Amino acid sequence: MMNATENINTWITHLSAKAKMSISVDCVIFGYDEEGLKVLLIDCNMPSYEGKKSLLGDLVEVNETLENAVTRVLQKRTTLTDLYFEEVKSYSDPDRHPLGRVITLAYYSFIKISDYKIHDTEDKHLEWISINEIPDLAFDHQKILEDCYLRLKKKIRTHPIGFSLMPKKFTLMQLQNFYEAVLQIKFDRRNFRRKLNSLDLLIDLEEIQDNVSHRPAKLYSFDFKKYNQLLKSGDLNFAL
Amino acid sequence: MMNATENINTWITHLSAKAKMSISVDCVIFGYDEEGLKVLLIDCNMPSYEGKKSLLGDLVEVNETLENAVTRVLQKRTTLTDLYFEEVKSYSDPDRHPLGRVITLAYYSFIKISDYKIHDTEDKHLEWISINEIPDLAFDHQKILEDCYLRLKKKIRTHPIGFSLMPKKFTLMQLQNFYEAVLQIKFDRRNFRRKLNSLDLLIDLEEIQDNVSHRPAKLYSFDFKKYNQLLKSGDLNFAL
DNA sequence: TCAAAAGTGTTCAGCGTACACCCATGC
DNA sequence: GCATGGGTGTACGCTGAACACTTTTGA
Repeated sequence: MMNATENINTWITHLSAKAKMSISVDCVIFGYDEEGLKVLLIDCNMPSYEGKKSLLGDLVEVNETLENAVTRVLQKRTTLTDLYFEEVKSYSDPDRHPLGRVITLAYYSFIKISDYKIHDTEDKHLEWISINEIPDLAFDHQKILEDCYLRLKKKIRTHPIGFSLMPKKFTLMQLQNFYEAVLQIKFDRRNFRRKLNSLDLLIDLEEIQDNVSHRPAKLYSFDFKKYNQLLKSGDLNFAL
Repeated sequence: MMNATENINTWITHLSAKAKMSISVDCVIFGYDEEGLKVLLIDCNMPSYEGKKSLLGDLVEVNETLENAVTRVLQKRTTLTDLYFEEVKSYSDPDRHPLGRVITLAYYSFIKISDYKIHDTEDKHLEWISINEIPDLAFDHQKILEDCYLRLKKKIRTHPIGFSLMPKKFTLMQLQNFYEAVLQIKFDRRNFRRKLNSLDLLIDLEEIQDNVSHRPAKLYSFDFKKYNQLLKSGDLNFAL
């Protein structure tokens, strides 16, 4: 125990080896395709959790930031770079990991499943699982997933993080299906369309769907350029 | 480097001593009194930061959670227990601390300054500094403080975390002054009062101020009981 | 001609915002 | 009686929510 004035930010002169521990990052990798919202999970073979699935994670190396570690995990598991991700919170129960003291920081990411390629044969125990069919997970990963999903749902209503998961050209119905799948709520079609039009961030491509056995829908793309301008200038209120 | 399937959540059987590091918590302790919003800072005497002030923080012990560590720091510095606090985010630049690799998690708390007692004479280098007069801080604490202040401002508009900092009996003007000091914006008096009344969470104590050289104001208290009931039942929309 | 999805307008209620005058008290 | 802060009401514009019918295409 330290005396009243010693602490990490004032008087101490060295870091005790005894108080050192392992840090990990755990990533809830959300993915979307026409079937809906899914999460990338891996089989866990650690004693006492055998047969369960877990999130993707790894230990943080001594010379990298947490963000570096997340980038590394995401790249290794999806082969994709420059992915969006966000920190959610820490999990630090001393008994949370059977191998010893491991504090973890939870992050979530969100990708288009069709962009994802199975990386190598050893990754065959990796699987996309529908958000509605998540099994019991190893460690405290159930809680981590819940917390990250809540954050995603909050974030996606105020930030256009979903548009990079759309096809380059999409219909308003595809967009609505996406939001309904992620948020697990239904929108009124007319109100949804009016809302999106009023944002004035969709580009009408003046093209229509082809080879559909019903009235073809107009195609749109998202105006990332305009969005970034509005973001910088500060007068943006994106909300769904 | 691990092979493609090894990671903290699957195959490894032991934690490498090499990858262990120190974790700290840093607390932005916000305080409020009639003078406004302040932050509790301490003198930093660490070489290269001498003369600067820093946040309150400490290393996390091997057998405690981050929340335990925060509770410990808050209790030591304020002598108060059961304080509200919230995790904000991690700071993990490998070079952020001169003594070595220290990852820190930032938390903020919020207390009534009049409840705070100087704990012992060694703490004389502790000081409440107005939010508008924060000097250059040691380490990355400037950034941490900014991030925590943004979070506080967001939180306080949707959660009644401010009411425990009010006197037991308060006037609507005192309440408005509090929100204006924390958020650094002005509210229209009539609209503020209407808003608070419409929440229906204030108890009209049917008492008035005494010994004031103007029309005495009515006194109110916050109905924590009703708030918690509404919170549980789910149909609560507290927003300012 | 039928099935299937696309597209379109209006009404209503609630909420945030802007704004100006009289009231009660101590000195 | 005056200085000081306490207390009150109205009007307007925006936004979210509810709701049903016609259009276009391929089969």
